[in-house]
Amino acid sequence: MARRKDHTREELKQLAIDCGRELVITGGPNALTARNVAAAMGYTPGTLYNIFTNIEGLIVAINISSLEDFADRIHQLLNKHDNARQSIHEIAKYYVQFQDENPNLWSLLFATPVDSEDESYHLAIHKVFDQVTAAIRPISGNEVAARQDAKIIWSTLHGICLLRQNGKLDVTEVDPAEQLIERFLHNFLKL
Amino acid sequence: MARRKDHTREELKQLAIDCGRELVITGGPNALTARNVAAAMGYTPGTLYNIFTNIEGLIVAINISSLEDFADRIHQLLNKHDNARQSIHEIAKYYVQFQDENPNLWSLLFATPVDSEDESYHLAIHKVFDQVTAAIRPISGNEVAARQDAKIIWSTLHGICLLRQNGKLDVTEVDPAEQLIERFLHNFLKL
DNA sequence: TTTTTTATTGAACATTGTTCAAGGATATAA
DNA sequence: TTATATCCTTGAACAATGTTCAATAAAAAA
Repeated sequence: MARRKDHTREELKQLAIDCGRELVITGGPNALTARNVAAAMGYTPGTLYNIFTNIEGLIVAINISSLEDFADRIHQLLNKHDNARQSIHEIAKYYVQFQDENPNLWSLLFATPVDSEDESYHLAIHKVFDQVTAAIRPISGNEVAARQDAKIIWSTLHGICLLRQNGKLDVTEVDPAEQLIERFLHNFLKL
Repeated sequence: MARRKDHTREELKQLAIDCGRELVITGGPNALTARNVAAAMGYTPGTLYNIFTNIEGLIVAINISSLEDFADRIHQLLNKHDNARQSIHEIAKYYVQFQDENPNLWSLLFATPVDSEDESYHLAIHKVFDQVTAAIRPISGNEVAARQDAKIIWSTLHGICLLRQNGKLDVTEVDPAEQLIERFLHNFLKL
């Protein structure tokens, strides 16, 4: 069989992303193999390499899709009110919630090293990150400080969730992630 | 050839760790393959599986060795003075320095997901972590708060260094890791 | 010396990512 | 319609990975 043209190039890409995401959700990042994805799509491994340069390309595509969901969700949260402090807390709460609901997608996104120079990847990251920067702007005072504070908050959220995921340092019942983050924000954003 | 007994079981393990570490330093975590390590040791892949359950066992062993170096170094730092605030800053500075000097060892230690139930791994982690807890104890007030603050600081250090390593969010010339960490500590530890 | 033990080997297997010539379905031209 | 060109898709094949294990030879024990 060849030249089926069941799907356009764009449909094919979306299909790969959807199937790949599902595989990750179900079986973790390790389930994301070329053959698994191809089988789930109803195609063969070779086809994947017509769409992506390599498997990392698919990982990046799935991550971009996660980041866009993430950015949209945060955008909605921030429209509900304009209190800077509360905005930051909302973002943090949703970050933890995201890891809670989709631990495997979170792993692929934040705990799987990818060295991609893909411009659209940077863009998707900033779609989230810039909102954190904007949210904290009133507290930080100026643009430079806001950018730095956003990086710090972003890093801390990430680090705490990573500790929890690895089951390291008992970030579980003893000290729940939510509580650590609340403590961090409370102290860090102190007047 | 068989039963050479050039090395005791302990010597063999140490040899594997030393060779493995060297491979990681030179070629990054991806260079740590069973065949590479075996060749560097002057043995064959099969021998590795006499020492470790699997490759992750070797990764854990190398990481434990890194953590012990780390803990020793911090222990020396903290003996020089007993000012709590300064101690925390010193630890943070050394954390960044460690990543600076051995980015690949740092990657294996903090950016390579391992799900090991190894008790000695937990022990090695706590050898470092408990010193952070002890250092911040006078500032935090009580034991519970100190533990939480230590987790937060640890997470933030980790997160910032990860951002730098991934080249994400320009944690480089614009906002050096050192400066972000100083800003974090200054605000977080504010009276 | 003979027997037992066991550390080491190295071939073999399954599973990865990745490539690419072949071939067949579609689009285009005659 | 028929013939030709295009090119998407295939699936076999390759290299490299982790991992296993019967065979073997060296050391230890009898």
